[in-house]
Amino acid sequence: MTSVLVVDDEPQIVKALRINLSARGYHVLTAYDGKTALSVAVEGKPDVVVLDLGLPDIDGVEVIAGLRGWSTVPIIVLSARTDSATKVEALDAGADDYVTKPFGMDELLARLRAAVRRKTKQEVDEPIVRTSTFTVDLTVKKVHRDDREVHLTPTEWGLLEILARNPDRLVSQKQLLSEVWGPTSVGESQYLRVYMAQLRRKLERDPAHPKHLITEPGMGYRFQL
Amino acid sequence: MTSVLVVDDEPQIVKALRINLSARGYHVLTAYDGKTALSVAVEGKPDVVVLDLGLPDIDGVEVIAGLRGWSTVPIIVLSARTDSATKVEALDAGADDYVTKPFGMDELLARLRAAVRRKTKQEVDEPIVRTSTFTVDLTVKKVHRDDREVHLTPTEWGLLEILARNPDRLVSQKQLLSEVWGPTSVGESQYLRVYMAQLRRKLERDPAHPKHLITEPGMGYRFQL
DNA sequence: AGCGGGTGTCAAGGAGTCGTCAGACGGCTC
DNA sequence: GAGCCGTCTGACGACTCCTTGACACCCGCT
Repeated sequence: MTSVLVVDDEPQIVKALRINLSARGYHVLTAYDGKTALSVAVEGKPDVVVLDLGLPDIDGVEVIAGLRGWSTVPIIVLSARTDSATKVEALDAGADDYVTKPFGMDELLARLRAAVRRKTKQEVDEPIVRTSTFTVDLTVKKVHRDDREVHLTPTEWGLLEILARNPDRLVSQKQLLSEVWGPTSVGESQYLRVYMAQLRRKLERDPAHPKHLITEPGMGYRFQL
Repeated sequence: MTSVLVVDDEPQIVKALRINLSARGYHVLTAYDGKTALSVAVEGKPDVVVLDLGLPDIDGVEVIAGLRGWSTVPIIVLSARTDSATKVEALDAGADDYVTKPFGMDELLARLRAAVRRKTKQEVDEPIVRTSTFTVDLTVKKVHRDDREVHLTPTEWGLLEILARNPDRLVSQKQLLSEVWGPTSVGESQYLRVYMAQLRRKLERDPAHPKHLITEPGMGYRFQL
């Protein structure tokens, strides 16, 4: 049974979601503020979180960061704000999807299913990522190039792991910095340049013209298979 | 069965729409003023609303706001072609499309189908938008044209993403500028012209006669599938 | 025909980002 | 303490991208 944690300070929204989700066979946990949400998440281990950004105590983005500190549970953000700045902030912090209020219940349910589907699919996925020149084994944390093991430092590995877990996907600088160096270091894009260069020197055939560790100027980096 | 709410104070237009829509299998609800429209919408839960802006009691824009307060139902605005400022206002308030009077029944029906299609598609969560010449993958942030990857700059991508997330829908200049360049740049329509031109050069077969990135003079732009 | 608003196009500059190197700093082992 | 390793920092050239201005165009209006 899939369990959903609903976090919102508006009782009528929580109530509406509880009714609709229960009717469809979900187990529903609730919280009305950020602190409660975090502790309920720890205890209840929900399979997916529906989070309103406008909470009475802590900023929603910090709740996302708090969850992402130890969990990869899918997070769907609810918000009345339509401006893209808030949206990007939430997604960069690690949210999976974004729904603006007012929302249709059908739409939310569809996104919920999609989020859970993505998650389970990701977990079943092969934990070994291969390119033409090197392979990344995510379970034993080892990288091979031409059948020879390549030694990576912890930071190098942290960076490569995130990219390898999102093959073909564009990963934003903010997300990389936040997940490897912590949320306080978003902005230190120099780190990224240095460590991407090191990874390329160790893994790419022609580090000056990378084929797999691709820069998308102004946006982020991409692990090209 | 798809139900349509028609809101107009001119009886002959309501009648004409009722006949044409019924004949095509739509269930038709009607209202002759704004207040009635809002209450009928609450009770009838229409799948799409056709709304004349010139109503006897409340301003059409406020009707849109009233609907948007609790519903994401697609709204197609009807309007006499003189008051273009009002039309932009309507789009910014959350309307999905507009049709100028006098209108061809075929055109209205096409817009209606497009609006409904857009809505259901959104719920199914299809993150890849396809046209006859290029595809936009919203999850991995990639664009392909003729099986070749096309590189976009951050601004180009930002613009295309908003349009692609609202296929078939007319998006106002104000909304585009506000979401890509920030709320302070809502007057810099020159940006839009420059970047739309770049997108067309990269994506359209004949950039001088675009088939998918359409300009609606005075209003905004539309991503035509 | 002339005018003006909105639009499409192009090119040039300047701002900002990226890759790279080299060195400083701190923790660890021997 | 010496040597090693990993991380951080500053500086530089090279490059990309954004902005801006100029001008032609289309179309409705006077």
